Parts: sequence; C-alpha cells; structure tokens
Amino acid sequence: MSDVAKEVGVTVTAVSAVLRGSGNGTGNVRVSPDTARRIRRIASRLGYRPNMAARLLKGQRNNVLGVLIGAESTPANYERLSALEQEAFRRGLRLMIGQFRGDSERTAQYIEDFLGRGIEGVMCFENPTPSYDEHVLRSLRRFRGVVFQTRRLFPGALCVDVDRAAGVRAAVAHLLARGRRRIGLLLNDRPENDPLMADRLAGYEEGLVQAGREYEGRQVWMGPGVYPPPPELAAEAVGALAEQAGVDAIVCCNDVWAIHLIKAMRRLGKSVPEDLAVIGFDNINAAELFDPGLTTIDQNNAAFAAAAMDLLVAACEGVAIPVSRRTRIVPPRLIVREST
Amino acid sequence: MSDVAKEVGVTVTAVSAVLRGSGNGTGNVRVSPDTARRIRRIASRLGYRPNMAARLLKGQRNNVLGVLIGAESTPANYERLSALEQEAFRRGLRLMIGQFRGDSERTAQYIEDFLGRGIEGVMCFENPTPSYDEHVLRSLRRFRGVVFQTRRLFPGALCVDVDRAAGVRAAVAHLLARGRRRIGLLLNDRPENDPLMADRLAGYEEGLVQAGREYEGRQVWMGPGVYPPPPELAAEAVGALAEQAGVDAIVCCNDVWAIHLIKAMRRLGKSVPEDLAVIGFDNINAAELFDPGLTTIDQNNAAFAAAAMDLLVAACEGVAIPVSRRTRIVPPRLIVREST
DNA sequence: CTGAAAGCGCTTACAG
DNA sequence: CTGAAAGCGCTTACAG
Repeated sequence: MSDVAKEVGVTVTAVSAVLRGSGNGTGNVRVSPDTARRIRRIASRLGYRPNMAARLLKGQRNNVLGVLIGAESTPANYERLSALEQEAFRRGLRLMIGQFRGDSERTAQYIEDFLGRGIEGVMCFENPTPSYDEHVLRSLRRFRGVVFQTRRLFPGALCVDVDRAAGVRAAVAHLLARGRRRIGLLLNDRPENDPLMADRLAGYEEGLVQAGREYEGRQVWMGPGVYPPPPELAAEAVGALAEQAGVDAIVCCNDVWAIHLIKAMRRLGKSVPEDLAVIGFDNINAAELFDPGLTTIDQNNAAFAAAAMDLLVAACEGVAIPVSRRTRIVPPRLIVREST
Repeated sequence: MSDVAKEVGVTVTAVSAVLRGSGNGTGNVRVSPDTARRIRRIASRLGYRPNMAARLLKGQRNNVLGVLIGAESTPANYERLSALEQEAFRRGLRLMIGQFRGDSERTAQYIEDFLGRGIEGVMCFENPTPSYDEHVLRSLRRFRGVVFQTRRLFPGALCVDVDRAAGVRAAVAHLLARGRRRIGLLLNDRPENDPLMADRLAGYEEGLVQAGREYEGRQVWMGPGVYPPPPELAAEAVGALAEQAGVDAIVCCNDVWAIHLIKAMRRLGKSVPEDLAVIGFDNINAAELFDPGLTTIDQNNAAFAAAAMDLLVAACEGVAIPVSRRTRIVPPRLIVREST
C-alpha cells in the first residue's frame, strides 16, 4: 500500500480511504475524486491486493463464515452446502468448511481454530440426532452466531427447518387429486422416538382431515428405526400396507425408503405406479434416475440457504433477534415424476 | 498474549516461544520446562487463543487451502471434496471453498480474494472441459500451488487423474471371468472429441487383447456427446449393441448412462443381468440404490485426496517437483453389485 | 482535502 | 535462559 502511496504521491491514509471501497464516505478522510481515480489506477497497475490479515488485525470484519458438516453426511447436505455457498457469495462472504467426526474433542479443536481465524458465525450441518456434547456446545456459544438445521440445540439458538408436515400434506393432496383413495404412510421409526417422524405423521393426518370424506382410513406403518432398511424390512412394510391394508398409495419418510419399497413391489411382481403410487422425501440425486422416476418432496435448498444466511448475518452484526424469529421454517416443494 | 505474559511474570517473547508449539526448539529463545508449563497452564486458564491474523501478518503460514468447484458440479465432486477435507485435516490444514459460475471475471475475483487472505494453494474441481479463460489462468498462476483434476490446464501444472483405462480393463476382466463372451463398450462421445472417452476405449481394447481368444469381436457404440442421454438415445444404443451386435455385456462410460441403458432394456422386456450384464463408471450414490444394484468403477476418492494433498503441500512449500511427478495417477476400484 | 502517528497481536533477530 | 524493541500491512482518530 505504501508503494502505491509513494507512486501516486499521497500518504497511505488517502490510499486506504479510497481502496477500502466504502471510499470517501466513512471517517473524516476525504479524497478528491481526481486523486481517488489516480490511486485506483496506480493500485491496479501495481497489482495491489489488500492484505486481509492486516485488516483483520485492525478489527475489520473477516467476512468468512464457518460450516461444520458431518463427515458421514449424506450427499444431500453437500448439495445444501453448495446452495449456501452461492448465497454467501452473493453477500460477499466466504465459507470455510470443517467436518464433524464424532470425536468431540477434535470438533472443539476445529471450533477454536475457526475462532482464532476471526470467523464470527458458523452453520452446522449435522444429523438431527446430534453427537454434540457439552464441550462442543460451550465452544459453539463463543461465536457471534450459530445456525443449526432441523432443530436448535440449546435454548435461544438459531435454526432453519423444513416444514415437513407441509410436505406430507402436499403429498397427500397430490395423491387424492390423482384419484388414490387409500393412502398409507411409512415411517422409519415411531413418532415418539423421532420428532422428524412425528412431523410427517402430523402432516399426514392434517392432509386426511383436509380431504374430508375423500379418503378411506388411516394406514400407518412404523419401522424399528433401522436405516437404511434391509430388504426384509421393506418387504414387511409392503406386506402390511399394500397387501393387508390394501392401500393404493404410500407416502414414505424419505427417498431411500421409497426406492426400497419399489424394489420390494417389483419382487412381488407388482408395478409402480399402476398397482401402488409411491412418494419419497428429500429429492436426492437418485430420485430422477430411478425407474420409475420418483415423485418426492424437495427440501428447497435455495430457500434454506437464504434463511440461514439471514439469521447468520443478523447474529454476526449483533442484531437482536426476537425469540419468535429464531427458527425459520422453509416450505418444501413437491416434485412430480413417474411413481405417482 | 500480553495478559498471559503479565500473569505468568514473563515477557511475550517467552509466551510466544512456548505457545507456538514448535516450543522451545526454534530460534534462540529458550524457556525452562517449568516456565513453559506455567505459561501453558495460565494460557489455557485465561482462554488464550492465538490470533491467526497477527501470525499471518508476521509472515507465518496460513494453513488454509482454497477449493474451487463448479457450481453446477455433480454430487461426485462434493464427495471428493469431503475426502479432501479429511486429508487436509489430517495434515493440520483448513479448506476454504469457492464456486465457479462460468463467469470468468467473478472467478478471477474469487481468486484475488483467496490470495489476499494468504491462501497459497488451490485445488480445482472442475469439469474436464473447462471454461477457464486466459484471465483466470493468469490469476491461478499467482498461487504457489494449483492442482487440477483430470488434466493439467497449462504446461507444468499439477494434476491428479484417475486411471480410467485400468478401470475399464478391470471391468472387461470381471465380465470375462463371469463367463460373458461378447462384451460391448458404450461411449458418450467419439474418442477424438473427448479424451476421457479415448481412455476408456484404450482400456477396453487392452482388456480384450489381454483376454486372448476368449472374446468374440470388438463392439463399440459411440454417442453424439449428448449428456445426460434422452430415452431414445439409450434405446438406440441398446438396439445397436444388444439386439444387432448381440453382445451379452456392456461397459458404460458412466453410471447415468448405465442406468438409462438398464431402463431401456426393461422397456424391451429384457432383464439385467440375465440377458445382459451392465457396468457403470463413477460409483455415484444412486449406484447401490438402483435396481439391480449397479456394478461400477469407483473413483477412489481417498487415494485421490491423498495424492492431491501431497502435490499441493509440496508445491506450497516450494519443493521442486520433477515434470514426471506432476501428474499423479490414482487407481480406480471395481465395485461388484447385481448388474453383472 | 491531506498528512503524521499510533496501534491491532503476534514473531524474531538482538542484546543481555 | 529471558527481556526490550522493531515491524508485518493495514485503519483511524487527530492535527493541520
């Protein structure tokens, strides 16, 4: 910077004021438009690039957010990460990534490292059944902002969640509109063990109530919480719902279950969607490749990323967020393919 | 740090020497083991955390690597990113991510930002047919190390590649071992248009030669470079290879093509693997979910990540890498499932 | 409108 | 073995 100042014939004060971009507005340093232009020209000719370390040291914002993601995370989380990066870039922010590996001491070490680098906010992409312990939670509180997905991990924490109940409601409505009358719901676990399943069950029942007398009875199959499901389990679900209860459509708790269900149907010589309509949840990459293409609920990563960034940026800037606004709910979208 | 020094009753010099970790070895600053212990204890009690910005400013290494990844990248690249992060963490390095968006000016801006943050090395996850222009390439050269995947983008550049020919050789050998005798190859494009296809063709022909007289003729179908393939194109490939040429096995250039091929077979009332064995390439997430589970070539991301990190770290440390070592070849692995 | 100077938190010769 | 001091590249009051 002093090279530029020397070349132009001014002090670093002027160069700093101009190149900070906020230009001649902040502080009481004012540079004439002409000088400003010369400074910019010389700076670019000399290939000047601001040193972030020096700026940081002077207390400037880092504009880097941390992302913590489970190492055994599903591809879905990485797609969400991609959406988050796009949103961050739009706002002039950068992302540094770290992975959880179950070992809470190493996770805490990662967090310390982020703090030492001046990172003020962190997005946690973690499974809804977290392995965070007290050590990690205490470290996390040292950031100015931490956003979780699915559910907040301590009182007052920030969170972005997808409206799973709305997704299942939309699925039920879609099936009824296609003429299905006996609609089953497949859950991976009992609702009392897994709140994510409870959300789906609620959406299912709301969907049936909204439909009035158009449907014929409630048919819910609940797995033992084993995921991914072994073939026998998928066969059992098909037996219970399609054969015994005689449903003509099944809403599944996720795409992988839906795919296993369709496989089990095929083993029985039945076809989807003719004999049974099937809907998944997640819109994983495989959903459109599968045969038949899987109708499913997309988690709307773009909306998720925007909501998460809003929260994170507000928190990092010290904006007080009222309790009622600390959990943002993102609407999912129904993607119709061939399985319904 | 000065707080710690005051508390212990020494100068920052001593504190710095101890906390730098390299401890009392470097420089000529020596601290007695006892003082060192006290410094460490007080530092942790005070919750001292080194300020990376200050260290950076004094010319210390940043230990952050950049990753540039295409925004429309396949999930496969994100799985590779995950492997790279694990490898980086093992070596005490952090990853900052950025996405290409086709707009070379914005990409160059990202690169400048990385440089300003003291990032010395960058891994480029980009499609093999790159949209880099001169502007971007010039910026990239300013890093101490840049590693590309698939092929190096300028003379002398560092690169990690997967041995595609070896993958296809292994696929051919596997099919012959299973008793298949007429093995076809499906390419998305002509080898002269796409070097990645040329590699596969070479592996196929080597595989047949190695097999001696065990096989019956060369059967290659080449697509018009349209990806992903529309159903008609998949049907055309099946017609040419399975019906006209009468092959009993097909090695596909990637998993998505393999999946479309299997769908086209099913439309004809034929079954896989009974009527035709099919092998993919990539081992995408959908491969194991598909029905039948897809036999495929895995790209071996762990080995890829290790090789990329070796190159990147060496380059950033200024180690001279002989030309013959600038491209690292990673062996792929055959994953056998139900489609063969 | 512009300049001179302090200081962010470290590391590192250099001097005891 | 330990201390005093310079300086990395910026920003920002403060003084002209």
